[in-house]
Amino acid sequence: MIDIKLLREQPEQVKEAISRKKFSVDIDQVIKLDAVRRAKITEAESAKAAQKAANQEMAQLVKGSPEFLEKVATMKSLSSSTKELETLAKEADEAFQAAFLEIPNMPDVSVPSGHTEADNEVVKTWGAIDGPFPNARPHYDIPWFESRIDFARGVKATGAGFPFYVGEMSRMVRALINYFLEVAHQNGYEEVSPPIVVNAESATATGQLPDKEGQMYWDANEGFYLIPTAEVPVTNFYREEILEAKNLPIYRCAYTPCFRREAGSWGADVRGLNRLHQFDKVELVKWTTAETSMDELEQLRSNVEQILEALELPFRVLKMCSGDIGFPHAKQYDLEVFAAGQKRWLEVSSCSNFTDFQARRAGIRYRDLEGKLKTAHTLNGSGLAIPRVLAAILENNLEEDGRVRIPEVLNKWMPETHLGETQ
RNA sequence: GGAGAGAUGGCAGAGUGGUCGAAUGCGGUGGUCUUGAAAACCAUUGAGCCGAAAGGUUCCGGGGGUUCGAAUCCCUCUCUCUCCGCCA
Repeated sequence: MIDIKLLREQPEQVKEAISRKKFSVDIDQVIKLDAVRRAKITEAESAKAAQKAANQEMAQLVKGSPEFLEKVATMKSLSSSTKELETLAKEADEAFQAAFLEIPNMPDVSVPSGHTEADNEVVKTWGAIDGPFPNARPHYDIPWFESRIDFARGVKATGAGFPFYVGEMSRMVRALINYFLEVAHQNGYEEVSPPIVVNAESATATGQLPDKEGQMYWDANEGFYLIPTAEVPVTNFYREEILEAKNLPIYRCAYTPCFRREAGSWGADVRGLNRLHQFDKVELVKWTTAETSMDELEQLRSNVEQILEALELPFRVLKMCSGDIGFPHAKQYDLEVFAAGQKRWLEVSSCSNFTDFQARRAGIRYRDLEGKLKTAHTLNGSGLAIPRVLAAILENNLEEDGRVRIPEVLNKWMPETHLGETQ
């Protein structure tokens, strides 16, 4: 949620900011609902105050006395009209809350305006993308690929987009997870193992609901959602809590499988590891004060870049334009690795500052050094998503003999030098 | 899954229809005392919403009901604990 005070005091500024995003909402309607709500609440509360005052008088009277019985009669009508006003106030409040929840976060002033991914700004490129991959080919065309990542049998067990990782490839996935967690640990992120199903309150707090309802798997029996990212349970760790400023920023990391229905996005570019319904990811999450969140975003980004450099994968960083950043985002960087076989950039991380948007929905606040309550800021970034990183390694590190060189930083978990088999 | 008990402020724990946002203790904060600290003593100490403010109002696990009036009575859901069953 955005700050309702800002919406009341500077509606034009809010409208202008939000119009830069791709979401269409009727902000004037929300402002109107807010005014109605406030009027109804004031009405109901003054009626309630009158009722309470009368009730106090009544408590002084002798029970069953003529005065008492008379008072009961007048209290009855007072009570029923109060109840009516309270119902109206509650309805007005709910109407407002529902509409208010549909307003996306405002993009930060540093976010470039734009409508599509073509308007995203490349702010950094690392590594050479031309030339150094003489043997590269799309990972799904590597002869032994299907024997290590078995999509056909995944279809039997579950369906499309749920492959089995077999043998050395399963160990490779585990190595990547371990390496990512280790780097996160070294950078000061405390590891957590969160639940991988969440309730609707959690999904609402981080902004998946009501925006992305159809993208999550849902258990009708319990009303739980399979997490699309560890961001959801991890951010909700502190839901409805008050933190101390002296303990901020808090850094956490988590490895989890992630589940995405990807409804409507099944098309040409989803072969192999490019897009799966279930994938592994290490997520980095931060809770900060309002003052530091933008600096923390830059640090978060560099924490992720460090991993790609160590893996020797060429990458670029996109500063996402206003039309391409998500519903709860204020600012977002996407990191893409170059997959030399497909000659494509694959998104492997998204680093975002949600400012106070998620925290306000989640009720995550902090007491500043003067003791005042403030809404926290939340951030997160993938560090990293496994399958696409793996795809880039398979493609870029493919050698003349048909095997794939394993990055040295993984040696602790994968002591062998190569994956696959010679041709 | 079955039986029973329970859910009150940061924590512990009173309160069984009106004067209860709620006793008391602990903890926190400020002060007195002290060279300093401890102890002792005094004061203070929840959050949401409406309001420019004064003030008002809501919240005793969630929702609903009874009543002029609910922390307190009824229904229901959720969660916790104990025992039994089952099971990684």
